[in-house]
Parts: sequence; C-alpha cells; structure tokens
Amino acid sequence: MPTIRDVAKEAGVSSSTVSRYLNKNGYVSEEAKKSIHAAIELLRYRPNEMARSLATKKSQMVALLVPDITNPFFTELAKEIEEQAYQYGFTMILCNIGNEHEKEKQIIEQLQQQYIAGLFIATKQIEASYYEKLQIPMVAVDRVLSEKIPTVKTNHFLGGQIACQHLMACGVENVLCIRASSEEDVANERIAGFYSCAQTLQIEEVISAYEVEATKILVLEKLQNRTYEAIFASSDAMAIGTLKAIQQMNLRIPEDIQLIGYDGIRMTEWTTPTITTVAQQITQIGQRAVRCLWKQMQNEDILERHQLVAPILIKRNSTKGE
Amino acid sequence: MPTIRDVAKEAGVSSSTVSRYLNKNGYVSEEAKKSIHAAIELLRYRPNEMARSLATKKSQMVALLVPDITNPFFTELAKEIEEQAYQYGFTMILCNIGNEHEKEKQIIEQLQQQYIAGLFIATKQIEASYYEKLQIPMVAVDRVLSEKIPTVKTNHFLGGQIACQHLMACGVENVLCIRASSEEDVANERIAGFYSCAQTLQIEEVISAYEVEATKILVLEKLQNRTYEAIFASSDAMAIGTLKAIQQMNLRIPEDIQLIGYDGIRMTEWTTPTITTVAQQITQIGQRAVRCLWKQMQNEDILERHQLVAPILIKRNSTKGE
DNA sequence: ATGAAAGCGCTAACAT
DNA sequence: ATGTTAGCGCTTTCAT
Repeated sequence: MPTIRDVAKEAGVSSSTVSRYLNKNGYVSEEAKKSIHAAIELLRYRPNEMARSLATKKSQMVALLVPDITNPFFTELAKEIEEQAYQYGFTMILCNIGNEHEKEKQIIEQLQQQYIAGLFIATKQIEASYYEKLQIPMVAVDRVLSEKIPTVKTNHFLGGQIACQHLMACGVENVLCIRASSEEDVANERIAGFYSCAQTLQIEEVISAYEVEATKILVLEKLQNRTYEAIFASSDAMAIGTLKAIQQMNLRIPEDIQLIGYDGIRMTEWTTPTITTVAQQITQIGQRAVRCLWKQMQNEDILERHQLVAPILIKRNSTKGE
Repeated sequence: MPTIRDVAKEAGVSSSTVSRYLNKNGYVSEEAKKSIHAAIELLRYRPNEMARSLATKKSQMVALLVPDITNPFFTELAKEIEEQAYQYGFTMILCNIGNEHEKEKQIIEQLQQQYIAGLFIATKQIEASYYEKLQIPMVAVDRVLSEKIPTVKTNHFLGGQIACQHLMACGVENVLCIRASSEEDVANERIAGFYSCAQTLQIEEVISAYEVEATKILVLEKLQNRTYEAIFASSDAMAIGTLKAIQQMNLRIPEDIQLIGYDGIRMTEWTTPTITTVAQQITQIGQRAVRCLWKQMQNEDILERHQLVAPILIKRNSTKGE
C-alpha cells in the first residue's frame, strides 16, 4: 500500500502539501492539486486512518452502544444511524453491551483508545457523571442520561396520549396498562402521557419484564381474574406477548378485547391480527442524532439540548375505531 | 492518558522492556516485571491500540459483513460472534452492506486501512477472487464463497431432509415449496435436501423474495388456485408471510394446511400458531467461525476447510405429528 | 536481560 | 504556497 510519501514523490511535492490537499486545509496551488490528484489515482492511494488518528487523536469512527442487539428496536435504530453516519464519512461500530456495567466501561475505555470520534448511547447502566467526564462528543438516544448530555428521543408523553386517545376513540372505558419497571424513564413518560388523557377511563396498571414470554404469562394470569375492554402494552414486545395470552384465552381481538402496542417495530405487522401501535419514528431519530453529534464535532451550538421526535399512530387490526 | 514511556520512567526501565512485558515476548527479569506491573497499576495505563496497530500493521478488530442488519438471522449471528470474539480479546465491527457492491468494496478498503485482523463474511455480492486477494484471515459464514475460503455453515442439505421427513411423518402427500432464487446456494441446498427424501411426495416449487409481505401475496395467489396439505417455506420470514396468507384465506393451521419454516429465528415462537421450523444452531456457528478465524491468525492448520453445522427440528404448532 | 534508535503513516507548527 | 521537522504511542531490530 502506497503512503503519503509515495504520493508526494510521484507528484513532485512534499508530503505536507499532500496532507494539506487531503485535508483541504492550508494553501495548495492549482498546479500542485492536479499533480497530486494524478499521483493518487495512479498509485490508488488511500490515506491510512490509523496513522491519521494517531496523529490527530481523532478517528473516523463513531460507536453506538445498545443493551441488546437482538432487540428489533435497536437494530432498526442501528441501521438508521449507520446509514446516516456513513453519509458523513464515519464508520459505525455497534457495541452490544448486555447488562454488565463492567463490560460497558471496558468497551468505552477501548473506544477511547481508538480515539472514537463520537458516541451514541442507548444504554443506561452507568452514572451520567461517568459519561460527562468522557470528553467525547456524544448523544443519548431514546433516553435521557442527564440535563447536560444532548439527547434525541421520542416524545413518549405524547406517545402515551396518542395511545390513550385512540383507545377512547375506540369506545374503551377500562383498560389494562402493561408497563416496564418504574426505573425506566421512558416507560414512566409513556404511562404519564396515557394518564394525562384518561379522563373517566378506568386504568389498571401492571409491571412486566420486557420479554415476550414473560408478558404472556403475566397477562394470562390477569385475564383469568378479570376482563378488560382493552390493553395498552407499552412496548411491542409486550404487545406480542399480550396477543399470545389473549389468544390462548380464546378471546377475539379486537371484538372481545382491543390491543395497542408501542414502538412500531416491523413485527407488529406480521402477527395475526396485526397490532395497532404507537410508532417511534426511528429514521428521524437516527438522522437527528447523527446531525446532533456532527454539530458537536464542529463545535456548533446545539440549539435544543433535548430534541423530541413525535411518534405516530399506526392503526391496524387489533383495535376497532376508524 | 499515560504512555508507555510514562510507565517506563515510573518503573525505572526503558520503554522497550515495557513493550516486551506487555507482549510477553523477549526476556524480562522478574524484578523488572514487578516494577512494571506496579507502574501500570499506579498510572492506570492502557496501551494505545492505534499506535500498536500502526506499528504492527495488525489491529484487535474483526468485522462482520452482513447484507441486512435488520434481518433477525444476522442479528442473532452478530450477537454470537460478537460475544465469542470478545472472549478472544477482539472488538467486533458490524458492517451493514446493503445491496451495493460498491459500498462493500469501499468498506473493506476502509477496514484494511484500519488493519482489521479478520473478516466474517455473510454477504455474497463480490467475486470470490476479490476476497481471496485480500490477504486477511477470513471465514465465510452461512455461505460458501469459494473452495479456498474457510467456511462455517449449516448443513442445509440435511436441513431440507429434516423438513421433508417431518412433513412426511405428519402424513403429508403434497406440498408447496417456497424457495429463494436459485442464485442463492443455501436455498438450492435446502431444496435439494428436501427432494432427496421426498420419495412419493408431490412437490410444487415456487420462488419468492425474502420479504414477509412479498411471500404473503405470492402464497395468497397460489392458494386461490389449488390446495396443498403442507407448505415448506425455506426461510422463517417466508414462513411468516405464508402464515398470514393462509390465515387470510381462512384456512386452519395445521388442520387444513401444515407449515414448516427454516432458520429458527425467535419470531417463529411469537406467531399464532407458533411455527415448526428447522433451526440453524447459530450459537454453534458463531463459536466455530470465531475459532476458525483464530486458528488462521495463529497459522494453525485448518483441518476442515468447510465446516457443516447440523440444524435441528423445532416442533411447534403449525404441523401435526408427534 | 535491557536500552537506543529507527520507523509505522500521518499531521501540524514553523520557517521560508 | 511549500518544505522541514518533530512528533502521535508503540514495536522491533540491533547492540551491549
């Protein structure tokens, strides 16, 4: 592989001139530009990112930290962010953190050594202060880490409202609300939004783990004791578990009981019946997150520290209504 | 961040000695070892991977190239490989290639500049000769790129046989076989295996795109004209599309028509009914792939160039039988 | 067993 | 506008 010096020699200039040409900073005469360009083509030269990073202490890599890569929401997010970041010339590293604090810190340490240019954080296991100390451009995606750290997330309060309004428009008067642990802020917001519109709606609330199977078992039990006109599952994975439980009870959807999910992952259109859901606009989240990181790298001002993306209702067959 | 020279100074030795200590090559006295160890602890020193890579022309990163990160099979595979690779001290970069030849070549070029230590290739858009020229340890995952390139994949011929045998055991006499394009070797193998057991079974074959919706439309049309006792969908995504089509026709599964899928992705246990499927053992594929790459890095002999992993039947509710 | 020195490929003052 | 020089943090001969 040719180096910058090979190019310089071939073009009859010094390597600094080539470097300036490459980085488009400093002056380079038109003449030099031409010969350098030709030399690069001739030698099929590509700058070595490693050497570049070592010299500048900045790489062209950004990383996305997620708790579980097999969770479809995160994969869809990863895809969007990867594509966007690629447009800006960055390579995205996807890091699956799992639930171990230690692994996350270790991985971040490694990323720092690689002079990672920026971080998208979709995990939440470490104290915010740890991230703040990092001194790396970063944006929290779909969760608030702290006031200071720029954030792009869905307006979950609005999402909760949308879910509630839809159910009420479907003539529902009592509903079972399946939510994640109250430690999860995003869950709290969804539920708060839901309540904020509830008016005379009767709500029973229950906490479930994220897994499909766990939710199924839980709902099965619930349905044994009591009937509901509708169920609001605050994630689509839970909605699928709920669907399975309802079907196992031989209840019809939406005739006997209506169901609305949350997230908008692809799978909700593959079930029978398809599931009405409050969809997060993942593409937009990805775009904004990347732009936000980009601005930080350019030291531009970030006008809104916390950006909210509105979710939208996707009406399918698990609810009545229009 | 402290450098190797800081450690050397603190330990009262030269940086070469520290380097030798770090890489466990060359001689280092017990005494030196102790003081270096202490210095490292004291300064919380971590070697800079970039600098290391630049000097050695080898990084600690491996990459997995997939055509579509939102395809659950690949995410599950990615998770396994990531975890395995992490055990060996590697960071895995997940690269979503999409369908563009150009992007794949560009990305590989970038990876080379980063002195990528190894490649897991789960795409198939480029001529095998391109990969062979690369001079990077690599393993083809779930597809054969060429004779020369080490491969770990499911024994799809066996998988096809398993599917066929199961259907026959379920009393099926005629079946619709939904397959991917004949350009996909893995599809060909599955189908070949299926036929190899078919005996008196009547088989109708049809080609479908991978997408759930596309398959649904196709199957819907098929079912309009004719009835089948069973359908073999050669991927789970297709199986889900098929399921939807069958249900839309108001046929019962498995009473009116039985269904078997292929891949073993999580989703098949979330549909109603759950789908019987021939499951690829992704964990094992991941483990073997990483070990195979590792061996190449150690210049160990690779006993079997092409490793086959046996798939297993997961019997669920979309088929009759035991 | 250890250190000095050169170099990996690039960037960034600084001088011209 | 361009070249010289000195690193970035590490590895690796080659002496000693």
